[in-house]
Amino acid sequence: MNKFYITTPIFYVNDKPHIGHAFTLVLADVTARYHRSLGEETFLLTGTDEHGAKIARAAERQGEEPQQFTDRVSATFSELAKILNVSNNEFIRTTDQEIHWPGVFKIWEAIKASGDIYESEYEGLYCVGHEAFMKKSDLQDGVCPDHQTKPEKIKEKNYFFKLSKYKKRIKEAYVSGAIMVKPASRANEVLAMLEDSEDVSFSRPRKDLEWGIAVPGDDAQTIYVWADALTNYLSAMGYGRNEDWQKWWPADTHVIGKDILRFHGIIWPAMLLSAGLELPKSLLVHGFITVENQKMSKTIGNVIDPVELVKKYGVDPVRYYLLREIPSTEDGDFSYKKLEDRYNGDLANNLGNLVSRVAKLIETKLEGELNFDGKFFDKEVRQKIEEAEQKYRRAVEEFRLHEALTHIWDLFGFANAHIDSHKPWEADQEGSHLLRTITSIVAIIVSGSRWLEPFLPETVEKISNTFGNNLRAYDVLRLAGQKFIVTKIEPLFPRLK
RNA sequence: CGCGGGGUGGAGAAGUGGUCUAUCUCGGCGGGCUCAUAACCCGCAGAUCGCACGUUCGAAUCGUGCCCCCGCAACCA
Repeated sequence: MNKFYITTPIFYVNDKPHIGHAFTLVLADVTARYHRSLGEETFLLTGTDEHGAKIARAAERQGEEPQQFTDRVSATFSELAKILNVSNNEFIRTTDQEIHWPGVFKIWEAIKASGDIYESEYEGLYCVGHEAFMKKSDLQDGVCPDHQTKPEKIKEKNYFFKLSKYKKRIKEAYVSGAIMVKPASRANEVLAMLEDSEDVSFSRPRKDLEWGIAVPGDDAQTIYVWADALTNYLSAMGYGRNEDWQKWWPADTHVIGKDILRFHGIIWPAMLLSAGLELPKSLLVHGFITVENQKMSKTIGNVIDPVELVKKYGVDPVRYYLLREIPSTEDGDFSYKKLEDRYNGDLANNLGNLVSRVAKLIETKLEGELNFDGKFFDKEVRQKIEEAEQKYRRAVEEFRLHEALTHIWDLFGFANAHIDSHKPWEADQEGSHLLRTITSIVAIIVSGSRWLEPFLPETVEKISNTFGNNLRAYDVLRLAGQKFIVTKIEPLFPRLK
């Protein structure tokens, strides 16, 4: 059996999750569920990134210890995954000393053994008010705009990672397709970034970065984010603790946002090469969500809480919106109006109503029982289904999930039109005509359900219940002899006023 | 010359060399149906595909220039 290992980024716990985190989770979840539906042994990993000076400061503001703070915020992320019906197999936390830290130590040692860690001086402009280094571009007339003070030039010892040594091999990995990037335009971006990437700082003095993992053999230094956070993809699978990771590594897919492409596209592969590990097979890069076409920001006060959304509309409507309205690899926009339009238009009117009308027809015209007989299965309909399935699969495999949904909905639209033109409710027509129409429509619903399961698992469950069968399991070509005991239920998606 | 994305009927999007006399959804108008969640189906109106020049037998689609919007550049997916 093929294995399929897919990850989300680990989320930074400086604040509770917003709709962007929900988007990432759902994209990865659909991909994972799709691969499970193909019969692959699939592992979906998500988790939280919990170290750093920023976390320590956030905890302090709340009057909490860092660990207490990260425990609390991390829980809101694992809760979010649960609420969104995300099928993650594990939830990794970088503060987990038993699960995660051994992997961090191991990769550090491996990189060091390759001779790729060296000491150097880091020189920067340090703002006392920020307790952090500032970039020149952040300053106005050489002065920190927030504190109106001139930052000091400070030199400090850091360990550096010899990233530059691997640039050539990384480039080859992209050119040869050993690492596939979707969409392709992002691969070009990585190559461009690669050109001017340099060695990166791999540690910080303890005094600047207390909340983190100490460098092995040098307590005065803390491991910087790269070796700490990126390593989660290995540590979660056992790296540093046991040999289980060899079964799963290399990762088949890292789902990431466009902001962290540089880390996953360059730094991470360099680390892996240095440690003598295989490179991930693909990166799926998604865009960002704006709210009413504005950047989401606390200052504007337009941050959308996905938990509230699910409470108000239900899981699947929220999943549907994120997957259908936001192009998987582009930026997209959120608004309540659009969400409600999608809900009423696509979910209630198109799909929900289709299921209702068919269920009722079977109840009243066929006494609630449909014996699926292949000879009543309309050829034209069969062809439509096959075409739709091809388009659907291609779209999912190209990580164009929004497009995959349009193909499913095209088929539902076709089904609604087919019912209208064949008028199965007319009492005076022959039984075979009625059977032919209904059989064909049920075939569409069965196929659509099967394809929809990775996207809207709860809805498919409900449709299955209506049809008295586990529709997910059926290939439409193997329906002959199946019996459907149909009971009309409450509307799948009650219309919103 | 920092990097990237984008500008397509009233709104939102798809389409990235010929199949585009440009597609879909919402909205508007008209009609049909009654199995269904006032749902469903059909039809109509509405777009010089940001602007200019160019390449080509042929451009929304490629090139150049310009205008405008948005993001990244700061450990926010």
